[in-house]
Amino acid sequence: MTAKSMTRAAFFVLTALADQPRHGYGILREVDDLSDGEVQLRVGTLYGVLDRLTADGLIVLDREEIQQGRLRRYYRLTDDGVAALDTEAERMAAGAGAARRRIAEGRRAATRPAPQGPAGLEPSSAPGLAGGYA
Amino acid sequence: MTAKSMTRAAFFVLTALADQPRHGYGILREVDDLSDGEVQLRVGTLYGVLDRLTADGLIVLDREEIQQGRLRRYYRLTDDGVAALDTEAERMAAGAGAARRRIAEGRRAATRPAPQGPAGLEPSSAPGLAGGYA
DNA sequence: TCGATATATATCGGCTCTCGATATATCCTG
DNA sequence: CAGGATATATCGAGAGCCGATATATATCGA
Repeated sequence: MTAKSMTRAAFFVLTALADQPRHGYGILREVDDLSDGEVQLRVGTLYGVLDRLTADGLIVLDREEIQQGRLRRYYRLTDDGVAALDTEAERMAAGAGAARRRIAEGRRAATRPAPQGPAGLEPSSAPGLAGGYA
Repeated sequence: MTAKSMTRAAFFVLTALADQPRHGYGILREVDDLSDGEVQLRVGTLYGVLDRLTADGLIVLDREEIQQGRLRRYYRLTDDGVAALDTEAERMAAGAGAARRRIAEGRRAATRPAPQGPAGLEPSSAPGLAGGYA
């Protein structure tokens, strides 16, 4: 939809890896933590994302450890990964800001007594109740 | 992935409608405008999104006009739509902030001389070059 | 006048992504 | 010993987005 902005899952995986290398299951827990439980990255989503990010060169396999009999496969961000995450964060902040500004604009329009003068883009044949939400 | 956060396309449609009612093609242009050309909402995406948002009660058909022989179908946000957009904007701002903070943390870790003391979560058997991006 | 471009609607097939279920295996706790 | 946490991974189903396509009118330049 956008030029080439990443998926939500990819964004949160990169965010989880931004401070230090982590393994799959650790990413799952970290995403949950850093979002105060709001974002639940699913296991079924994780490995596909990890593969895609690796293929795109945004993350790399850092190392493999065996802790208490269980394999841990650690990933870390590449420079491209950091840059991509930074860009995406900027886009999101910009989008959030735009949305909030426009909501405020909408409220002002709904409050405004009666758009009499050069009312901008409104078609002069505007029917119904001017402005205001349903 | 998240509890029930909307899609990117839905977010931008709601944002485009936040200040005033618009018709389909107008939404397309407005999304392009408000994102400085960064977000290209496609025609093939639009009508599905419009239907879904209507079904979810986040937008409603405001009115229909015939301007210069062409039908224009205007949509506007409902109160639920405004609330949903506001919530989503908050989530996005939070996500963007978290990403940026963590990138900064990662850079500090990469710069830090040598993590000697109680190094937090790092496994004590940490091999390889501590921290740092590839 | 003819063709291209802009405006304006809408659908469809294909592809990608996410989810839930499932599978396997170890360790810890009750 | 059972259940839950840790840890990996795959698969099918469903949802969503894109590109192509279709239809129709208005405008503008060649």
